[in-house]
Amino acid sequence: MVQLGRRYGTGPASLTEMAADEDLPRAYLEQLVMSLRDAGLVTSTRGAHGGYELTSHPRDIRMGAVLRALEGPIAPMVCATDDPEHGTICDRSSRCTVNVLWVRVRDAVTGALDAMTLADLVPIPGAPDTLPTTTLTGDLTAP
Amino acid sequence: MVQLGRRYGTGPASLTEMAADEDLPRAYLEQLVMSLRDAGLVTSTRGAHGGYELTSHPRDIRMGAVLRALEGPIAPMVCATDDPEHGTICDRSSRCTVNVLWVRVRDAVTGALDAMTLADLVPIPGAPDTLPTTTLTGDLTAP
DNA sequence: CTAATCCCGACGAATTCACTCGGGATTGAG
DNA sequence: CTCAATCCCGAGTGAATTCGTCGGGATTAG
Repeated sequence: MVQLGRRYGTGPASLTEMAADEDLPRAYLEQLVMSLRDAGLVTSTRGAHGGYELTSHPRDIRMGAVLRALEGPIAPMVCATDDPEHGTICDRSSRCTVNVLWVRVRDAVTGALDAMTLADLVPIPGAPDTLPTTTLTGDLTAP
Repeated sequence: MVQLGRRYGTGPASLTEMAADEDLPRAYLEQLVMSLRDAGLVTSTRGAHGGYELTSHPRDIRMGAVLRALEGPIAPMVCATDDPEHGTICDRSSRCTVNVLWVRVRDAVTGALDAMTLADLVPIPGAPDTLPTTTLTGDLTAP
């Protein structure tokens, strides 16, 4: 996706091309990109000179969407899934009081994921590569 | 741990006892509890009438510590581990710009975990089971 | 037509997870 | 002292998941 983000606007990019750039097996990339296509994040054009393109501007693609497309619903545990459809409740749910924990973890993850867009990860050619500083240093150290 | 939290102050609890309560195989619990002991979260007393106890008050045991004891350093990816010791950097680190994402996810997770203590998960016999609403909404949004 | 490209289903090795097994060491109670 | 309850511990196992591979078919530009 970062690859596609970098090439955004320059027409379709072929798998073989990206596989070379990213040093990943083409056949494997193929699998991944199919999930992305099914999720509507990329479009494909077949035939010679075909390839893949993002369907939206990198700024409008949340990383949460990308991860959900590739790995399915975000769920640290079965009992705390992202996806309301597959609201699986584990058989231990009566005795188990830990569910809150997992829900909070999940929310933290989805929060972080949905707060970043693909644009945040695409290296901008001329720009200084300063990482936007996270100010999340709440004191969590042990006493 | 919740089991042990509930029984806090009432002397050691045996594995067989807890295994029954929690409906988990004793031999498996054994393994888990050994990790917890190695991490100093519980102590054991051997021999007849022995068992395990928490080393601190449930209020003072952060869930981050428990999870780290059971599952090792918290790391959504090799390139974004919790543990400074095992600071593995993946071989793609030069080309890869996604590291920031994983670091943010990790921080979100550790934040959520370290914000909760075992006491938050131990069902208090008489109390109304209202979940304490966390005000941990630190700004994680990308700049 | 033909080469480049996407489409797709099936297979496979390595790793991890959630256990099981079989014994040994330590201790309190009788 | 003896014995039963308990912890200690290394090794093994079956299923699932991850990260791929393989082989061939469908589309399209030139």
